[in-house]
Amino acid sequence: MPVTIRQVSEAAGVSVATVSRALNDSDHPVNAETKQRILDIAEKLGYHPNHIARSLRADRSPIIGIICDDITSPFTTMIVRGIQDRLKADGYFCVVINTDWDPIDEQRAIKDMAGYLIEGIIFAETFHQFASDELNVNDKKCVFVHRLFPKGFPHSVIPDELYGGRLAVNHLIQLGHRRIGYINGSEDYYSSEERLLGYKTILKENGIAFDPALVEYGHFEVEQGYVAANKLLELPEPPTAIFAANDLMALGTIYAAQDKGLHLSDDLAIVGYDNQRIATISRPTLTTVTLPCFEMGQASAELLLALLNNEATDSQEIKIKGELLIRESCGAKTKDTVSAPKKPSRADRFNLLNAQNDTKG
Amino acid sequence: MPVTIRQVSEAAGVSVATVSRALNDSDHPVNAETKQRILDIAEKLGYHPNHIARSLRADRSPIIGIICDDITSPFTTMIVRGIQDRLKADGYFCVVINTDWDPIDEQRAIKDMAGYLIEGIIFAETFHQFASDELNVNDKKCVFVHRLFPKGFPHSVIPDELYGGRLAVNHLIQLGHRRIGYINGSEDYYSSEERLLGYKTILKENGIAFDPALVEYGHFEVEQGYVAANKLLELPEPPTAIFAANDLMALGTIYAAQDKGLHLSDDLAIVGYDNQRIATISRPTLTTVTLPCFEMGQASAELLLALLNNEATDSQEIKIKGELLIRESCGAKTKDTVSAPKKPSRADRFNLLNAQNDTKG
DNA sequence: TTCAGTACGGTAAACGTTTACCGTAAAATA
DNA sequence: TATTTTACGGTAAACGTTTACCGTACTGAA
Repeated sequence: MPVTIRQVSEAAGVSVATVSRALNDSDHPVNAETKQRILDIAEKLGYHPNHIARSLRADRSPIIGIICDDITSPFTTMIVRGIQDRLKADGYFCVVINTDWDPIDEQRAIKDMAGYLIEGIIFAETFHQFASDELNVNDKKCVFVHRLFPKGFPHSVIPDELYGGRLAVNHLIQLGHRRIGYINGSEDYYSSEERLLGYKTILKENGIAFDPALVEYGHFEVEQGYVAANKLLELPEPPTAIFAANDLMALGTIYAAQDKGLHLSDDLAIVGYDNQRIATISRPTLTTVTLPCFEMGQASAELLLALLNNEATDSQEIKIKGELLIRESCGAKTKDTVSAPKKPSRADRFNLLNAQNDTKG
Repeated sequence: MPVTIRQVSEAAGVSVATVSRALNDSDHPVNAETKQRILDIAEKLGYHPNHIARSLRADRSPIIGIICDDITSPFTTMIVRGIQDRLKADGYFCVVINTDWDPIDEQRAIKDMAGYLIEGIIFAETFHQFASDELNVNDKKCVFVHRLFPKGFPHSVIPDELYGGRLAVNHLIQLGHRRIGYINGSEDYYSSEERLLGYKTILKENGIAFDPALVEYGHFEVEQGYVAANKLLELPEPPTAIFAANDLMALGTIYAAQDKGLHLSDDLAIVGYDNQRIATISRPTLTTVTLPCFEMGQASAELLLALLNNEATDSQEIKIKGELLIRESCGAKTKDTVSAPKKPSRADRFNLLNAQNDTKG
């Protein structure tokens, strides 16, 4: 049987109200000695608060709901970690629900959360894209990570895709490349549009004409990167560098280059996107632009907390910038090599956050 | 303002008790017509139950707590998905807490969960290993996935490591190999002990003498696999096949073989473990033993539900068997190739569960 | 006709908190 | 001294449910 406030009050010889005040640093004054005595007794008895009762009385619970489409995605989990990291200090709890892309599950999750008096929900999505359908969130306060609503739905946190595209291509230009291929993501993705725009603008700023023949599309898979890279490399005037919209297609590009007998990165420089695990273990290791999921998670939590405190009411669209991590595939100088043993680290084994030994550009 | 049971009762002209009975299919009889009318009104008014109030009254909440050390690990998330998959049917909610390996956070999570009247907790851990310290779970019902307690702590669900080791090595033996190297995980891991035992027993059963020189150790990183593979390949009598305790070290083995100019898989056959994403995109793709995390998650949820219903009281240690997925690296016939485009699938992009086009052995 | 059983509905308590309201005594102010 | 303020504590209501208990009316059996 868990210890209740009543048992503490009996042990201390005071009323439950006094105990409650003592435990919650209430504005209502409590004698200092009495308060200390109550705290000691509560400690000794092993009291901890019943959040359920507390929430019922307060008509709100200190829980933040997180709804994600695919919890097995490394992007999503990193967002979740960022959220929890930010929320930890404020004593919030997180409920994570995985919908597996099912809109019915999503609606059910929203309804269930309402039943738990959850006031705020963060939607953590795997891909950055437009939302086609209206979402019924029952006036709940929401922040969307990676989802953009056509009608300007209030609050979203997204990566700065345009900046990322510029970052990648600018690096290749700085390395002397003038003919740079781009393997974009699928055309119906917001990220694809934006990164392509970044690609175009940075070319223009450097006086390089845009050549549509240098742009191919793929659906983020290794195989499609392989096919696209082959097309680019078989052009009459092939590129000397290829920027791929994610690390998997960049890996496909590596394979295509290998099959053509090209030397990486003398004959072909490659830059990927996302900084997934593969980027640190491929041969060559991949220079890549990070998808700042952890920071996006933090920002979304920050924003939601502001919403809950009624501090931010205007519609917000926060863009988080990634950074360029320089590794072997672009030919720039780097400290990273794949054959040297690293110091083993238990916790870092799958940690995408602190990619060590990377040169930042 | 959310609709309460009282408003439904007023709209229907009955007492709240009757509404409650109608909504919950109570044993206490309710007139069929009345019941239907109540349900219709509840539907029309948009009523959904306040789980907080319900839990307070029932002194238990339909929430399962999941505590994991590292939510960014693909293993952990797959376990979580398995849990949620099993629990969905029973109307349970999941709270997922990430501790980042911090015992203090873990204790706090347990305490918080008690405050939410959570009756059962599943611990989903990334690695399979012994737990050194006692855990204070306050008599809560717990199931441990991937954690084994020295004193025979009640309930755990773990992969059948011995079986997995046998599976991998047996496959290599069937392919005609007699001299098989093994790059084991770190010595202090339960999984390492068990898989080594599997390696030894299957060798013995096939009349192959165990040679300690053929066993190296690494801490699950690519680089350590590379170093270990080099040692094995530089033996006076090098192995013709290598079994690595995870896919990352198997990748290191691939790199080592490449650096020595060996042809894969004619000169050297390789089998990995875990069936991580890398196993499907490496060159060659990796034959590997799956870590059945999804199934482990399901099993742990099943077990916990039984505990909550007081159906299973005896200490249980459930072992889940993985399976062998045959790809290119072992030289066996396979349908899988890395250059052929697959049909794009949005949801499957990061789905480790249904590795398609694999031959099962 | 009487009595037991059943179907159905209502009343009110209870779950563990927080907090508005009230009371008392001491301290501060006039 | 008289009055106001402050410090501190207690009482009880309220949050939305569920359910034990009670009451009434009807049905069926004796």
